[in-house]
Amino acid sequence: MKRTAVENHLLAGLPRKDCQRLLASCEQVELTVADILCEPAERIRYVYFPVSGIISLVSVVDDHTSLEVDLIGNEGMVGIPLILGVNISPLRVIVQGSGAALRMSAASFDRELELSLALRRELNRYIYVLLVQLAQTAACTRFHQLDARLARWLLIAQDRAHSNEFHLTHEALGRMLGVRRVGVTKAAGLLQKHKLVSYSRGDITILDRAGLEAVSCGCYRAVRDSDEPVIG
Amino acid sequence: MKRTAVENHLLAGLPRKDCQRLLASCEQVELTVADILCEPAERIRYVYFPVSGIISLVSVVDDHTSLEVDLIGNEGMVGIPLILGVNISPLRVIVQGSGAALRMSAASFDRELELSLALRRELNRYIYVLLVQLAQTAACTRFHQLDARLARWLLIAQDRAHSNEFHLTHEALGRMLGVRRVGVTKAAGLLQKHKLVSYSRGDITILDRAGLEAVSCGCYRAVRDSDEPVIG
DNA sequence: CGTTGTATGTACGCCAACCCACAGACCGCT
DNA sequence: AGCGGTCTGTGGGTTGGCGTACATACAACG
Repeated sequence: MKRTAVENHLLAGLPRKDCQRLLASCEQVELTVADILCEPAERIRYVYFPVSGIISLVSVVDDHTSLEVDLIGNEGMVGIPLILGVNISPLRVIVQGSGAALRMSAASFDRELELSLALRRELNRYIYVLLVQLAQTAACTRFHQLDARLARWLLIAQDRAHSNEFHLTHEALGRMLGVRRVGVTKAAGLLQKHKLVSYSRGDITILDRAGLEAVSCGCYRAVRDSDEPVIG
Repeated sequence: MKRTAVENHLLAGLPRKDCQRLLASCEQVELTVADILCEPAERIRYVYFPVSGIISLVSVVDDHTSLEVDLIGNEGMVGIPLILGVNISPLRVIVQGSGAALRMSAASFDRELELSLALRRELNRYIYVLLVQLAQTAACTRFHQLDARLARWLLIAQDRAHSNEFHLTHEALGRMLGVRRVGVTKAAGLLQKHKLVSYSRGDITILDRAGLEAVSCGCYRAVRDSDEPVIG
Protein backbone atom coordinates (compact mmCIF):
# COMPACT_ATOMS: atom_id res chain seq x y z
CA MET A 1 0.00 0.00 0.00
CA LYS A 2 1.14 3.56 -0.60
CA ARG A 3 -0.49 4.44 2.70
CA THR A 4 2.85 5.68 3.86
CA ALA A 5 2.89 8.30 1.11
CA VAL A 6 -0.66 9.50 1.60
CA GLU A 7 -1.44 8.95 5.22
CA ASN A 8 -5.15 9.31 4.95
CA HIS A 9 -7.06 6.13 4.31
CA LEU A 10 -9.82 7.72 2.28
CA LEU A 11 -7.38 9.31 -0.13
CA ALA A 12 -5.13 6.28 -0.18
CA GLY A 13 -8.06 4.12 -1.17
CA LEU A 14 -8.68 6.02 -4.39
CA PRO A 15 -7.39 5.17 -7.84
CA ARG A 16 -3.95 6.69 -8.34
CA LYS A 17 -5.18 9.27 -10.83
CA ASP A 18 -8.00 10.56 -8.66
CA CYS A 19 -5.78 10.56 -5.64
CA GLN A 20 -3.11 12.61 -7.33
CA ARG A 21 -5.61 15.15 -8.62
CA LEU A 22 -7.06 15.54 -5.15
CA LEU A 23 -3.66 15.95 -3.60
CA ALA A 24 -2.90 18.69 -6.07
CA SER A 25 -5.85 20.70 -4.71
CA CYS A 26 -4.82 20.16 -1.11
CA GLU A 27 -2.49 22.06 1.11
CA GLN A 28 -0.97 20.65 4.25
CA VAL A 29 -1.95 22.39 7.49
CA GLU A 30 -1.03 21.99 11.13
CA LEU A 31 -3.75 21.13 13.61
CA THR A 32 -3.17 22.25 17.18
CA VAL A 33 -5.16 21.14 20.18
CA ALA A 34 -8.34 23.12 20.81
CA ASP A 35 -8.32 24.68 17.36
CA ILE A 36 -11.91 25.09 16.28
CA LEU A 37 -12.28 24.25 12.62
CA CYS A 38 -15.96 25.07 12.49
CA GLU A 39 -18.79 26.20 14.74
CA PRO A 40 -22.41 25.02 14.48
CA ALA A 41 -24.48 26.81 11.83
CA GLU A 42 -21.30 28.17 10.27
CA ARG A 43 -20.51 27.90 6.59
CA ILE A 44 -18.02 25.18 5.77
CA ARG A 45 -15.01 26.65 4.03
CA TYR A 46 -12.69 23.68 3.94
CA VAL A 47 -12.68 19.93 4.14
CA TYR A 48 -9.88 18.24 6.06
CA PHE A 49 -8.27 14.87 5.58
CA PRO A 50 -6.33 14.23 8.78
CA VAL A 51 -3.01 12.46 8.44
CA SER A 52 -2.18 12.54 12.12
CA GLY A 53 -3.85 13.87 15.22
CA ILE A 54 -7.54 13.54 15.93
CA ILE A 55 -10.60 15.74 15.57
CA SER A 56 -13.90 15.75 17.48
CA LEU A 57 -17.38 16.38 16.23
CA VAL A 58 -19.35 17.92 19.06
CA SER A 59 -23.07 18.48 19.41
CA VAL A 60 -23.53 21.75 21.27
CA VAL A 61 -26.63 22.29 23.36
CA ASP A 62 -25.53 25.45 25.12
CA ASP A 63 -22.40 27.12 26.47
CA HIS A 64 -21.95 24.62 29.26
CA THR A 65 -23.45 21.56 27.66
CA SER A 66 -22.01 19.57 24.81
CA LEU A 67 -21.37 16.02 23.78
CA GLU A 68 -18.90 14.49 21.41
CA VAL A 69 -20.64 12.41 18.79
CA ASP A 70 -17.67 11.30 16.75
CA LEU A 71 -13.92 11.16 16.77
CA ILE A 72 -12.04 11.36 13.50
CA GLY A 73 -8.52 10.30 12.62
CA ASN A 74 -6.72 9.54 9.42
CA GLU A 75 -9.35 6.98 8.49
CA GLY A 76 -11.84 9.75 7.83
CA MET A 77 -12.49 13.34 6.90
CA VAL A 78 -14.10 16.51 8.17
CA GLY A 79 -16.76 18.23 6.11
CA ILE A 80 -19.36 15.54 5.51
CA PRO A 81 -22.22 17.97 4.84
CA LEU A 82 -20.55 19.11 1.63
CA ILE A 83 -20.83 15.58 0.28
CA LEU A 84 -24.55 15.83 0.91
CA GLY A 85 -24.95 19.12 -0.87
CA VAL A 86 -25.13 21.26 2.26
CA ASN A 87 -22.47 23.78 3.15
CA ILE A 88 -23.44 24.35 6.77
CA SER A 89 -21.97 22.46 9.71
CA PRO A 90 -24.48 21.36 12.35
CA LEU A 91 -21.67 20.51 14.75
CA ARG A 92 -18.62 22.01 16.34
CA VAL A 93 -15.42 20.65 14.89
CA ILE A 94 -12.52 20.84 17.29
CA VAL A 95 -9.01 19.46 17.31
CA GLN A 96 -8.41 16.96 20.13
CA GLY A 97 -4.92 15.90 19.27
CA SER A 98 -2.29 17.89 17.41
CA GLY A 99 -1.11 16.78 14.06
CA ALA A 100 -1.32 17.50 10.38
CA ALA A 101 -4.10 17.39 7.83
CA LEU A 102 -4.61 17.91 4.14
CA ARG A 103 -7.01 20.75 3.55
CA MET A 104 -9.06 21.58 0.47
CA SER A 105 -11.44 24.43 -0.22
CA ALA A 106 -15.15 23.66 -0.40
CA ALA A 107 -15.21 24.75 -4.03
CA SER A 108 -12.38 22.43 -5.02
CA PHE A 109 -13.99 19.61 -3.13
CA ASP A 110 -17.27 20.10 -4.97
CA ARG A 111 -15.37 19.89 -8.23
CA GLU A 112 -13.61 16.70 -7.19
CA LEU A 113 -16.90 15.15 -6.22
CA GLU A 114 -18.16 15.82 -9.73
CA LEU A 115 -15.08 14.30 -11.29
CA SER A 116 -14.56 11.14 -9.30
CA LEU A 117 -17.09 8.39 -8.95
CA ALA A 118 -14.62 6.45 -6.82
CA LEU A 119 -14.46 9.36 -4.40
CA ARG A 120 -18.24 9.55 -4.11
CA ARG A 121 -18.44 5.81 -3.56
CA GLU A 122 -15.83 5.84 -0.88
CA LEU A 123 -17.31 8.81 0.93
CA ASN A 124 -20.74 7.22 0.87
CA ARG A 125 -19.33 4.26 2.70
CA TYR A 126 -17.76 6.61 5.14
CA ILE A 127 -21.08 8.32 5.80
CA TYR A 128 -22.61 4.94 6.46
CA VAL A 129 -19.94 4.21 9.03
CA LEU A 130 -20.58 7.59 10.58
CA LEU A 131 -24.29 6.81 10.90
CA VAL A 132 -23.53 3.54 12.60
CA GLN A 133 -21.26 5.28 15.07
CA LEU A 134 -23.72 8.04 15.83
CA ALA A 135 -26.52 5.61 16.55
CA GLN A 136 -24.35 3.37 18.70
CA THR A 137 -22.87 6.27 20.61
CA ALA A 138 -26.32 7.65 21.34
CA ALA A 139 -27.39 4.38 22.93
CA CYS A 140 -24.07 3.92 24.69
CA THR A 141 -24.24 7.38 26.20
CA ARG A 142 -27.72 6.67 27.46
CA PHE A 143 -27.18 3.28 29.02
CA HIS A 144 -23.61 2.65 29.93
CA GLN A 145 -21.82 4.06 32.85
CA LEU A 146 -18.90 6.30 32.88
CA ASP A 147 -16.13 3.76 33.50
CA ALA A 148 -17.15 1.76 30.47
CA ARG A 149 -17.67 4.79 28.29
CA LEU A 150 -14.32 6.23 29.22
CA ALA A 151 -12.63 2.95 28.39
CA ARG A 152 -14.39 2.91 25.05
CA TRP A 153 -13.35 6.45 24.33
CA LEU A 154 -9.73 5.66 25.04
CA LEU A 155 -9.81 2.64 22.76
CA ILE A 156 -11.28 4.66 19.94
CA ALA A 157 -8.78 7.45 20.50
CA GLN A 158 -5.95 4.96 20.36
CA ASP A 159 -7.27 3.57 17.09
CA ARG A 160 -7.58 7.02 15.59
CA ALA A 161 -4.32 8.41 16.84
CA HIS A 162 -2.29 5.23 16.19
CA SER A 163 -0.54 5.88 19.44
CA ASN A 164 -0.56 4.73 23.04
CA GLU A 165 -0.16 8.24 24.31
CA PHE A 166 -2.07 11.44 23.98
CA HIS A 167 -2.54 14.64 25.85
CA LEU A 168 -5.97 15.38 27.22
CA THR A 169 -7.11 16.74 30.57
CA HIS A 170 -9.99 15.37 32.62
CA GLU A 171 -11.77 18.61 31.92
CA ALA A 172 -11.59 18.06 28.17
CA LEU A 173 -12.61 14.42 28.50
CA GLY A 174 -15.59 15.53 30.54
CA ARG A 175 -16.73 17.79 27.73
CA MET A 176 -16.41 14.91 25.28
CA LEU A 177 -18.31 12.42 27.37
CA GLY A 178 -20.86 14.92 28.60
CA VAL A 179 -19.98 14.60 32.28
CA ARG A 180 -18.32 16.74 34.93
CA ARG A 181 -14.59 16.81 35.30
CA VAL A 182 -14.91 15.17 38.72
CA GLY A 183 -16.69 12.24 37.20
CA VAL A 184 -13.81 11.67 34.81
CA THR A 185 -11.32 11.92 37.64
CA LYS A 186 -13.11 9.18 39.49
CA ALA A 187 -13.47 6.89 36.49
CA ALA A 188 -9.90 7.51 35.36
CA GLY A 189 -8.69 6.75 38.88
CA LEU A 190 -10.37 3.40 38.63
CA LEU A 191 -8.73 2.59 35.32
CA GLN A 192 -5.36 3.61 36.76
CA LYS A 193 -5.83 1.45 39.82
CA HIS A 194 -6.28 -1.55 37.57
CA LYS A 195 -3.11 -0.55 35.67
CA LEU A 196 -4.98 -0.12 32.40
CA VAL A 197 -3.76 3.40 31.82
CA SER A 198 -1.35 5.80 33.40
CA TYR A 199 -2.25 9.41 33.81
CA SER A 200 -0.29 12.46 34.75
CA ARG A 201 -1.32 16.03 34.18
CA GLY A 202 -3.03 15.30 30.92
CA ASP A 203 -0.54 12.80 29.56
CA ILE A 204 -2.42 9.58 29.07
CA THR A 205 -0.65 6.34 28.29
CA ILE A 206 -2.56 3.20 27.50
CA LEU A 207 -0.93 0.27 29.28
CA ASP A 208 -3.30 -2.62 28.80
CA ARG A 209 -5.47 -2.54 25.76
CA ALA A 210 -7.06 -5.92 26.36
CA GLY A 211 -7.93 -4.86 29.88
CA LEU A 212 -9.59 -1.73 28.58
CA GLU A 213 -11.64 -3.76 26.15
CA ALA A 214 -12.81 -5.88 29.03
CA VAL A 215 -13.87 -2.86 31.08
CA SER A 216 -15.46 -1.06 28.15
CA CYS A 217 -18.99 -1.80 27.07
CA GLY A 218 -19.80 -3.93 24.07
CA CYS A 219 -20.30 -0.82 21.96
CA TYR A 220 -16.68 -0.70 20.94
CA ARG A 221 -16.79 -4.14 19.43
CA ALA A 222 -20.30 -3.68 18.10
CA VAL A 223 -19.25 -0.74 15.96
CA ARG A 224 -16.15 -2.52 14.75
CA ASP A 225 -18.17 -5.55 13.76
CA SER A 226 -20.67 -3.37 11.93
CA ASP A 227 -18.04 -1.48 10.06
CA GLU A 228 -15.73 -4.27 9.03
CA PRO A 229 -17.86 -5.78 6.28
CA VAL A 230 -18.26 -2.30 4.82
CA ILE A 231 -14.69 -1.11 5.01
CA GLY A 232 -13.18 -4.53 4.37
CA MET B 1 -48.76 20.84 -5.11
CA LYS B 2 -49.61 17.31 -6.16
CA ARG B 3 -48.80 16.22 -2.65
CA THR B 4 -52.31 14.85 -2.36
CA ALA B 5 -51.60 12.44 -5.19
CA VAL B 6 -48.22 11.29 -3.92
CA GLU B 7 -48.34 11.65 -0.19
CA ASN B 8 -44.65 11.31 0.38
CA HIS B 9 -42.65 14.49 0.37
CA LEU B 10 -39.48 13.03 -1.05
CA LEU B 11 -41.29 11.57 -4.04
CA ALA B 12 -43.51 14.61 -4.46
CA GLY B 13 -40.45 16.81 -4.61
CA LEU B 14 -39.08 15.08 -7.70
CA PRO B 15 -39.56 16.13 -11.32
CA ARG B 16 -42.78 14.66 -12.66
CA LYS B 17 -41.02 12.21 -14.95
CA ASP B 18 -38.75 10.77 -12.26
CA CYS B 19 -41.59 10.62 -9.83
CA GLN B 20 -43.79 8.66 -12.19
CA ARG B 21 -41.05 6.19 -13.01
CA LEU B 22 -40.42 5.60 -9.33
CA LEU B 23 -44.07 5.12 -8.61
CA ALA B 24 -44.22 2.51 -11.36
CA SER B 25 -41.66 0.43 -9.44
CA CYS B 26 -43.49 0.80 -6.16
CA GLU B 27 -46.24 -1.19 -4.64
CA GLN B 28 -48.47 0.06 -1.86
CA VAL B 29 -48.24 -1.85 1.41
CA GLU B 30 -49.97 -1.64 4.76
CA LEU B 31 -47.92 -0.92 7.85
CA THR B 32 -49.29 -2.25 11.10
CA VAL B 33 -48.07 -1.30 14.56
CA ALA B 34 -45.12 -3.33 15.80
CA ASP B 35 -44.32 -4.71 12.35
CA ILE B 36 -40.59 -5.07 12.10
CA LEU B 37 -39.37 -4.05 8.68
CA CYS B 38 -35.76 -4.89 9.37
CA GLU B 39 -33.50 -6.14 12.14
CA PRO B 40 -29.94 -4.98 12.79
CA ALA B 41 -27.31 -6.65 10.59
CA GLU B 42 -30.03 -7.90 8.28
CA ARG B 43 -29.95 -7.43 4.54
CA ILE B 44 -32.20 -4.64 3.30
CA ARG B 45 -34.71 -6.02 0.83
CA TYR B 46 -36.97 -3.02 0.37
CA VAL B 47 -37.06 0.71 0.76
CA TYR B 48 -40.23 2.32 2.08
CA PHE B 49 -41.70 5.72 1.41
CA PRO B 50 -44.34 6.19 4.10
CA VAL B 51 -47.50 8.01 3.12
CA SER B 52 -49.17 7.74 6.51
CA GLY B 53 -48.22 6.22 9.81
CA ILE B 54 -44.81 6.49 11.38
CA ILE B 55 -41.73 4.31 11.62
CA SER B 56 -38.98 4.18 14.24
CA LEU B 57 -35.29 3.58 13.80
CA VAL B 58 -34.02 1.89 16.91
CA SER B 59 -30.50 1.29 18.09
CA VAL B 60 -30.44 -2.09 19.81
CA VAL B 61 -27.90 -2.75 22.54
CA ASP B 62 -29.35 -6.00 23.81
CA ASP B 63 -32.69 -7.70 24.31
CA HIS B 64 -33.80 -5.37 27.04
CA THR B 65 -32.00 -2.24 26.02
CA SER B 66 -32.76 -0.09 23.02
CA LEU B 67 -33.16 3.51 22.07
CA GLU B 68 -35.04 5.19 19.27
CA VAL B 69 -32.73 7.39 17.25
CA ASP B 70 -35.16 8.63 14.63
CA LEU B 71 -38.83 8.80 13.80
CA ILE B 72 -39.89 8.78 10.18
CA GLY B 73 -43.12 9.91 8.58
CA ASN B 74 -44.14 10.84 5.07
CA GLU B 75 -41.38 13.43 4.92
CA GLY B 76 -38.78 10.68 4.71
CA MET B 77 -37.90 7.16 3.77
CA VAL B 78 -36.61 3.91 5.19
CA GLY B 79 -33.55 2.29 3.69
CA ILE B 80 -30.88 4.98 3.87
CA PRO B 81 -27.94 2.57 3.75
CA LEU B 82 -28.83 1.62 0.18
CA ILE B 83 -28.26 5.21 -0.88
CA LEU B 84 -24.80 4.90 0.59
CA GLY B 85 -23.96 1.72 -1.23
CA VAL B 86 -24.50 -0.59 1.73
CA ASN B 87 -27.27 -3.15 1.86
CA ILE B 88 -27.18 -3.90 5.56
CA SER B 89 -29.28 -2.15 8.17
CA PRO B 90 -27.45 -1.22 11.37
CA LEU B 91 -30.75 -0.48 13.11
CA ARG B 92 -34.07 -2.04 13.88
CA VAL B 93 -36.86 -0.59 11.80
CA ILE B 94 -40.23 -0.88 13.46
CA VAL B 95 -43.67 0.51 12.74
CA GLN B 96 -44.91 2.85 15.47
CA GLY B 97 -48.14 4.00 13.90
CA SER B 98 -50.25 2.10 11.39
CA GLY B 99 -50.63 3.42 7.89
CA ALA B 100 -49.55 2.87 4.34
CA ALA B 101 -46.27 3.11 2.50
CA LEU B 102 -44.91 2.76 -0.99
CA ARG B 103 -42.42 -0.05 -1.16
CA MET B 104 -39.71 -0.72 -3.70
CA SER B 105 -37.22 -3.55 -3.98
CA ALA B 106 -33.58 -2.80 -3.28
CA ALA B 107 -32.67 -3.70 -6.86
CA SER B 108 -35.22 -1.30 -8.33
CA PHE B 109 -34.10 1.39 -5.98
CA ASP B 110 -30.48 0.99 -7.04
CA ARG B 111 -31.60 1.39 -10.62
CA GLU B 112 -33.57 4.53 -9.84
CA LEU B 113 -30.58 6.00 -8.07
CA GLU B 114 -28.55 5.52 -11.24
CA LEU B 115 -31.21 7.16 -13.37
CA SER B 116 -32.20 10.20 -11.38
CA LEU B 117 -29.83 12.92 -10.33
CA ALA B 118 -32.76 14.74 -8.71
CA LEU B 119 -33.44 11.71 -6.54
CA ARG B 120 -29.82 11.49 -5.42
CA ARG B 121 -29.78 15.20 -4.64
CA GLU B 122 -32.93 15.02 -2.62
CA LEU B 123 -31.87 11.96 -0.69
CA ASN B 124 -28.54 13.53 0.11
CA ARG B 125 -30.35 16.41 1.73
CA TYR B 126 -32.42 13.93 3.63
CA ILE B 127 -29.34 12.17 4.94
CA TYR B 128 -28.02 15.50 6.12
CA VAL B 129 -31.23 16.11 8.04
CA LEU B 130 -30.93 12.65 9.52
CA LEU B 131 -27.41 13.37 10.71
CA VAL B 132 -28.55 16.56 12.37
CA GLN B 133 -31.32 14.72 14.14
CA LEU B 134 -29.08 11.91 15.30
CA ALA B 135 -26.54 14.28 16.78
CA GLN B 136 -29.15 16.42 18.49
CA THR B 137 -31.02 13.42 19.85
CA ALA B 138 -27.82 11.98 21.27
CA ALA B 139 -27.17 15.15 23.25
CA CYS B 140 -30.82 15.54 24.22
CA THR B 141 -30.97 11.99 25.53
CA ARG B 142 -27.89 12.62 27.59
CA PHE B 143 -28.77 15.93 29.18
CA HIS B 144 -32.49 16.55 29.28
CA GLN B 145 -34.89 15.00 31.65
CA LEU B 146 -37.71 12.76 30.88
CA ASP B 147 -40.56 15.28 30.95
CA ALA B 148 -38.89 17.44 28.36
CA ARG B 149 -37.86 14.51 26.21
CA LEU B 150 -41.34 13.06 26.26
CA ALA B 151 -42.81 16.39 25.24
CA ARG B 152 -40.34 16.61 22.40
CA TRP B 153 -41.15 13.11 21.26
CA LEU B 154 -44.84 13.89 21.17
CA LEU B 155 -44.26 17.02 19.13
CA ILE B 156 -42.16 15.16 16.62
CA ALA B 157 -44.69 12.36 16.43
CA GLN B 158 -47.44 14.86 15.77
CA ASP B 159 -45.40 16.41 12.98
CA ARG B 160 -44.73 13.06 11.41
CA ALA B 161 -48.20 11.62 11.77
CA HIS B 162 -50.02 14.82 10.85
CA SER B 163 -52.49 14.03 13.57
CA ASN B 164 -53.32 14.99 17.15
CA GLU B 165 -53.98 11.43 18.10
CA PHE B 166 -52.02 8.25 18.04
CA HIS B 167 -51.98 4.95 19.79
CA LEU B 168 -48.97 4.12 21.90
CA THR B 169 -48.62 2.57 25.33
CA HIS B 170 -46.31 3.79 28.06
CA GLU B 171 -44.42 0.57 27.61
CA ALA B 172 -43.71 1.33 23.96
CA LEU B 173 -42.80 4.93 24.72
CA GLY B 174 -40.37 3.67 27.32
CA ARG B 175 -38.59 1.58 24.74
CA MET B 176 -38.35 4.57 22.44
CA LEU B 177 -37.00 6.94 25.05
CA GLY B 178 -34.80 4.35 26.70
CA VAL B 179 -36.50 4.46 30.10
CA ARG B 180 -38.73 2.21 32.18
CA ARG B 181 -42.45 2.15 31.63
CA VAL B 182 -42.92 3.58 35.12
CA GLY B 183 -40.87 6.59 34.22
CA VAL B 184 -43.09 7.31 31.25
CA THR B 185 -46.18 6.94 33.41
CA LYS B 186 -44.87 9.54 35.78
CA ALA B 187 -43.84 11.99 33.10
CA ALA B 188 -47.04 11.48 31.13
CA GLY B 189 -49.05 12.07 34.31
CA LEU B 190 -47.37 15.40 34.65
CA LEU B 191 -48.21 16.40 31.10
CA GLN B 192 -51.79 15.34 31.67
CA LYS B 193 -52.06 17.33 34.86
CA HIS B 194 -51.13 20.43 32.94
CA LYS B 195 -53.76 19.58 30.30
CA LEU B 196 -51.19 19.30 27.54
CA VAL B 197 -52.23 15.82 26.49
CA SER B 198 -54.95 13.36 27.35
CA TYR B 199 -54.15 9.72 27.72
CA SER B 200 -56.27 6.63 28.05
CA ARG B 201 -55.16 3.09 27.50
CA GLY B 202 -52.72 3.99 24.79
CA ASP B 203 -54.83 6.59 23.01
CA ILE B 204 -52.87 9.81 23.17
CA THR B 205 -54.43 13.13 22.18
CA ILE B 206 -52.40 16.27 22.04
CA LEU B 207 -54.41 19.10 23.54
CA ASP B 208 -52.01 22.00 23.80
CA ARG B 209 -49.19 22.07 21.34
CA ALA B 210 -47.82 25.42 22.48
CA GLY B 211 -47.78 24.14 26.04
CA LEU B 212 -45.84 21.08 24.99
CA GLU B 213 -43.29 23.22 23.21
CA ALA B 214 -42.84 25.18 26.41
CA VAL B 215 -42.25 22.04 28.47
CA SER B 216 -40.01 20.40 25.88
CA CYS B 217 -36.33 21.17 25.67
CA GLY B 218 -34.87 23.46 23.05
CA CYS B 219 -33.89 20.45 20.95
CA TYR B 220 -37.17 20.41 19.14
CA ARG B 221 -36.75 23.93 17.87
CA ALA B 222 -33.03 23.52 17.36
CA VAL B 223 -33.53 20.71 14.88
CA ARG B 224 -36.29 22.55 13.10
CA ASP B 225 -34.12 25.61 12.75
CA SER B 226 -31.23 23.55 11.43
CA ASP B 227 -33.36 21.75 8.90
CA GLU B 228 -35.39 24.61 7.52
CA PRO B 229 -32.68 26.24 5.42
CA VAL B 230 -31.92 22.84 3.91
CA ILE B 231 -35.45 21.67 3.20
CA GLY B 232 -36.77 25.11 2.44
C1' DC C 1 -71.41 -10.81 34.38
C1' DG C 2 -67.34 -12.53 35.77
C1' DT C 3 -62.70 -13.81 34.13
C1' DT C 4 -58.53 -12.82 31.81
C1' DG C 5 -55.30 -9.82 29.85
C1' DT C 6 -53.57 -5.39 29.10
C1' DA C 7 -52.71 -0.65 30.64
C1' DT C 8 -51.96 2.72 34.13
C1' DG C 9 -50.84 4.43 38.80
C1' DT C 10 -48.18 4.26 43.29
C1' DA C 11 -44.53 2.99 46.71
C1' DC C 12 -39.79 2.04 48.53
C1' DG C 13 -34.97 1.40 48.64
C1' DC C 14 -30.88 2.09 45.69
C1' DC C 15 -27.24 4.16 43.01
C1' DA C 16 -24.68 6.84 39.46
C1' DA C 17 -23.92 11.10 38.57
C1' DC C 18 -24.97 15.87 40.03
C1' DC C 19 -23.57 20.42 42.37
C1' DC C 20 -20.42 22.78 45.27
C1' DA C 21 -16.38 23.38 47.76
C1' DC C 22 -11.80 22.72 48.91
C1' DA C 23 -7.23 20.43 49.30
C1' DG C 24 -3.17 18.87 47.40
C1' DA C 25 0.16 18.26 43.47
C1' DC C 26 2.94 19.65 39.92
C1' DC C 27 4.81 23.07 36.21
C1' DG C 28 6.92 27.02 34.67
C1' DC C 29 8.28 31.62 35.24
C1' DT C 30 10.40 35.47 37.62
C1' DA D 1 13.00 30.00 46.17
C1' DG D 2 8.72 31.51 45.76
C1' DC D 3 4.48 32.42 43.28
C1' DG D 4 0.52 31.68 40.16
C1' DG D 5 -1.71 28.74 37.21
C1' DT D 6 -3.23 24.37 35.85
C1' DC D 7 -4.45 19.77 36.84
C1' DT D 8 -5.99 16.02 39.86
C1' DG D 9 -8.08 14.06 44.02
C1' DT D 10 -11.64 13.94 47.96
C1' DG D 11 -15.90 14.83 50.68
C1' DG D 12 -21.00 15.71 51.67
C1' DG D 13 -25.56 16.48 50.46
C1' DT D 14 -29.09 16.11 46.45
C1' DT D 15 -31.66 13.84 42.72
C1' DG D 16 -33.48 11.57 38.56
C1' DG D 17 -34.15 7.44 37.07
C1' DC D 18 -33.64 2.26 38.22
C1' DG D 19 -35.46 -2.33 39.87
C1' DT D 20 -39.09 -4.45 41.96
C1' DA D 21 -43.47 -5.17 43.58
C1' DC D 22 -48.18 -4.47 44.04
C1' DA D 23 -52.73 -2.18 43.25
C1' DT D 24 -56.22 -0.49 40.41
C1' DA D 25 -58.77 0.24 36.08
C1' DC D 26 -60.73 -0.77 31.77
C1' DA D 27 -61.86 -3.93 27.56
C1' DA D 28 -63.21 -7.83 25.44
C1' DC D 29 -64.87 -12.18 25.26
C1' DG D 30 -66.98 -16.13 26.63
